[in-house]
Amino acid sequence: MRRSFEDMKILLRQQNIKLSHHRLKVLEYLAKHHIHPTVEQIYDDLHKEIPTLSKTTVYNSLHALANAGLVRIITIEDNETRYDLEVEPHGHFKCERCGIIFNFTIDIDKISTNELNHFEIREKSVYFKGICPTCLQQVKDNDYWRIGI
Amino acid sequence: MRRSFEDMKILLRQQNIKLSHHRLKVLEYLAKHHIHPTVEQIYDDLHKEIPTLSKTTVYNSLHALANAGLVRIITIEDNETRYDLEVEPHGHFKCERCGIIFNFTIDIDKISTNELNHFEIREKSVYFKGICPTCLQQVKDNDYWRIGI
DNA sequence: TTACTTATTTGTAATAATTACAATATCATA
DNA sequence: TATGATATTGTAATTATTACAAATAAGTAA
Repeated sequence: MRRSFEDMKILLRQQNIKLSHHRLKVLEYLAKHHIHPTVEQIYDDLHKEIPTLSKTTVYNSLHALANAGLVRIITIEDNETRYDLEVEPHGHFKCERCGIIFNFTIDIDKISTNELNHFEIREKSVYFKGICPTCLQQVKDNDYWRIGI
Repeated sequence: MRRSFEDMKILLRQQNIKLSHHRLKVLEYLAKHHIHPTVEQIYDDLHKEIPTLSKTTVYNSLHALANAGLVRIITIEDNETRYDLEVEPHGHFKCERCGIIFNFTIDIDKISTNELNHFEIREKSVYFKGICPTCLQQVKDNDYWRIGI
């Protein structure tokens, strides 16, 4: 259920979240760039367009959007929190070499377990790490096998 | 395959990782306390016993042990990295109210997907968030339903 | 045991991400 | 357009983590 930008606006109104200019810009950025950006990336890019934008506002906006259920916070590793539009459940694969995060579809309900019967589950995340095909190929070409990174 | 402390020592020797006193203490701590501690917790507790221990050493030890494959770094949320002994694959459930992290067993191979056929997968993590039974009960008792936290 | 080599540990200082907060600006609605 | 509520800014504080050089300890071989 990929939402249109207009649908998202309606959702925000329903939840009584004000559609401020900057907030919409952050949302729009995520809708346009499916790159799981960091706050830094979002700030740097939007700052060019909106010189008065502050990093604090980016944080505030992302948190507001996350609370509204429109944005998902991805923390695969510490020191780099990333943000993604909330769409249908999917897993994230992070390449340890180039750092790119790939989506992959999973049937997340298969993972449920009866050990958690009495728990209220609100969010399920699946994170894989490894090496992506492009990097695997480069490593092969360079003929070195220390894939320490 | 829960490893005994002795097994772990052998593993370390095999990988040419020196069994220094502090390093072993950190490992022992994790083996004794299955609470997914933060660096802070490990440091605070061990510091009582070993007054000369520095926090840097805790970081160093944990990273060395993680590279050796004995310790798993858990980053469910930013701002709190936690550490766990590497045992058979399992998922982590974090209660959003009390912060406790619970283990649960999963058949992690069920999650694999043909979309990642050309990826080299090195690590699979499954993180759930929600409310644990104890907290659910307390919320009920207190008769308030704003489970914002 | 002793000396030697190498790796670990320490402590301090730097870095970087995130948050707190008060002042200011903007929005939504009547 | 006036009003009250909320968003945004900017600075400063906080916190987790890392860098690095000096001191220390471990492992090894004579």
